[in-house]
Amino acid sequence: MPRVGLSQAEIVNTATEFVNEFGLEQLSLGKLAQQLKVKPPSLYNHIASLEELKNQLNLKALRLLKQDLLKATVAKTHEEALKGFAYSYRSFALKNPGLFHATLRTVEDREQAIKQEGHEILELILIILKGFGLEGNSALQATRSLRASLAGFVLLELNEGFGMPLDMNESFEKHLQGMIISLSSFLTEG
Amino acid sequence: MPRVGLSQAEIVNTATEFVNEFGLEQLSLGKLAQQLKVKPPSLYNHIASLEELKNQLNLKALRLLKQDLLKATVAKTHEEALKGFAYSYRSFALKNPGLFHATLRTVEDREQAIKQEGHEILELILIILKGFGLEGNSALQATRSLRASLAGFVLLELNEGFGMPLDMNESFEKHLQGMIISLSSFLTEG
DNA sequence: CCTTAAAACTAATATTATTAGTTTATAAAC
DNA sequence: GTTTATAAACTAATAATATTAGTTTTAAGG
Repeated sequence: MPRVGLSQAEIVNTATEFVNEFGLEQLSLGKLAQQLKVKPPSLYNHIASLEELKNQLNLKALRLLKQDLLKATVAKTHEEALKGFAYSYRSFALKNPGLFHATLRTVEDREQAIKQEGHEILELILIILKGFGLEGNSALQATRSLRASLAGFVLLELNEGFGMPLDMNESFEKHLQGMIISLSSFLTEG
Repeated sequence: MPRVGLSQAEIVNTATEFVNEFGLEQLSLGKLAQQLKVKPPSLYNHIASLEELKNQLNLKALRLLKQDLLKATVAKTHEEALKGFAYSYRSFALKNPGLFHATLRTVEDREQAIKQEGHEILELILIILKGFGLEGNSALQATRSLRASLAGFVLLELNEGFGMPLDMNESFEKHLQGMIISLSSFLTEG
């Protein structure tokens, strides 16, 4: 019966393009409505708020990222899988800076779908770490460490926070080598 | 000759308290003016813009952080100095979440003072790494890796991005162990 | 064809940063 | 002690922000 114009998916898609081009913090409903050739209040027929839209971006980002990570790790030895994971993670962030930024947002307890995706990525890491002999508590600790190292590197790279004239690819490769070696320290429980 | 009321320092101090309590993204000139019992436009007699105020917070944060780091690393062996650096870094971030957040802002080329502070912290790391036998390009690469690992961990901790019921202190200790071990991989040039 | 429900709209409110222009207080000069 | 210059604080205004309420439009189902 109703008018068929916009859809939530279309809004999220346009928002995705926007944040990847101009940055998450530049996103506003006014600019978004302009791109969609619609007045700002019309967006509220499809999304609850700007915050909710950002949560949608978070969710979309995690789903896409998970797909990439799965492709990059399937049918590989543990070390190659870990490398594939890391390269894929960084590559996703560099190609989708706005979406990546959205994945780092603090999320409320009720956002179950987002937590679910995050949990599945965590489990992917745990499977890889099993190949390194890491299980249980040690594996969880190692996961935290890996996540921190990866996210930190990519975040600083995106924010141009390094500021030194060093090749980023080489830096990442060495960082990854260090991450792999560091895993040995998680093997000894205690 | 003029009225002597506010000062830039006072504004920055109040902003510091505010962001540490409510978060950097909650900072607005309206709320700040309210706390200072002043109308928002009055702030422009002392600061150029909200952006500039955030840069001031960035600068203040780096100066305080540098002080902490120096105290935590002076007169120690290289490994103890690195540990001191790491613990001090994390401790600063946990005690001053808003200020720490401000240090991660992307900064323009003209903000020389901020770059200067960042550079001095970098040099502190390089001195520590010399004790590990790291110099030149290897040391710079290792610095990037350390910065990424540290900032990533603290950022995820502040954002409650880990989400697992694991003791954060233990996680950080193991993460740090891993960081130290990973340094060996930066020793071999190539 | 007509009803209905949702989508898009207009109008409005409140908060944001910021600029222009005016008033005021006070420290220095006389 | 009075005057005066000056910077600080003010009021008023603009433009952008998110959001809500209420109205109009439109397209699909009966």
